[in-house]
Amino acid sequence: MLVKRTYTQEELTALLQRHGINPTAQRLEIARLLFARAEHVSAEDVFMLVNTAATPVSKATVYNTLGLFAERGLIREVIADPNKVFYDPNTAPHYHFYDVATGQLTDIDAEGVQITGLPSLPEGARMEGVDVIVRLRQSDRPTH
Amino acid sequence: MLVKRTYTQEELTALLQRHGINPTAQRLEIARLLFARAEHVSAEDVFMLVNTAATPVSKATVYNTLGLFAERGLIREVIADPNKVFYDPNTAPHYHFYDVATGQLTDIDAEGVQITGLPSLPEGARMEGVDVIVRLRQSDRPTH
DNA sequence: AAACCATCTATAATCATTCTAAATCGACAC
DNA sequence: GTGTCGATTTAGAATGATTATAGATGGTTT
Repeated sequence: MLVKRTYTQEELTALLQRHGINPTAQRLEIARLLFARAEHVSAEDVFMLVNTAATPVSKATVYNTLGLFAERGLIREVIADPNKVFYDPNTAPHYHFYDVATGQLTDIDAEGVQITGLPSLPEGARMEGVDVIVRLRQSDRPTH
Repeated sequence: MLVKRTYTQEELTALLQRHGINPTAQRLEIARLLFARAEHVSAEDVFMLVNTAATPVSKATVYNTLGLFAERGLIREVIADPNKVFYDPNTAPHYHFYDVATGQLTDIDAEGVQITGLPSLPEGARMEGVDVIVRLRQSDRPTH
């Protein structure tokens, strides 16, 4: 599934540059964290993770950086939880299970999944992506 | 597509009761608004709409009522905009276009759309629904 | 009319996110 | 090396959607 990898500083630098991002210390640090754990993380998660490490990074920078990474296609925003945005270092096409009760997000490999019959886009629109979220609930813990 | 209808008070009452909801004045008023306009509305939208009408309804009641309606399947929550939740009075299976720039939500009729090859659900999980959101951007208004 | 229970209300609190204005940094000119 | 410039980062305030709280209201039953 997701490949957990450690990148060298040089690889990370190249990765950012390839996406048109100036590789500052903070951005490298955040990128390192994101790709090392290869999970769905919130901005708050990143903020806490980055501040257990050597270099402290401010909350504003965490938000700016995640926004920048997402805008440049280095990571992907996942809007599934009404409370917060998740960021996904996996940019390969894939979908998500979302546990409504716990907020847990899990990948669904896009391989094998087919979506057909979508109508043509409105005039002048470009598709940014298709999000598929399968909402789940553990049936042994009933709603009410 | 969406059927815009005016329900009689009796029909609305029956509708709520059929979903196990005690039909109070405020709930009927909110239901009336929702089904009269048959659009995607936020809680804030509902709050403003309901307070142009005769009966004022508090914000807390708007949130409680929308939550209750969604829980009982009278309307559907749409998580597409990171800033707010939309509520959709159309509970027939369908999907959404989401304009990333404007926040505009548009229906995609499920008829004709096929999603195949989804993996089996995790152990003990029950599917609550599948959300498909096609993110769009107007190509004549570039990103940056 | 007292008790009861659900609902509704105003308002405060929460919490993710964005904004602001000042500090810092790195590169480059002098 | 010092000054300047633009980009970045920072702390902290502000915003805004949503939720929590605790009291008021209303209908129903006895």
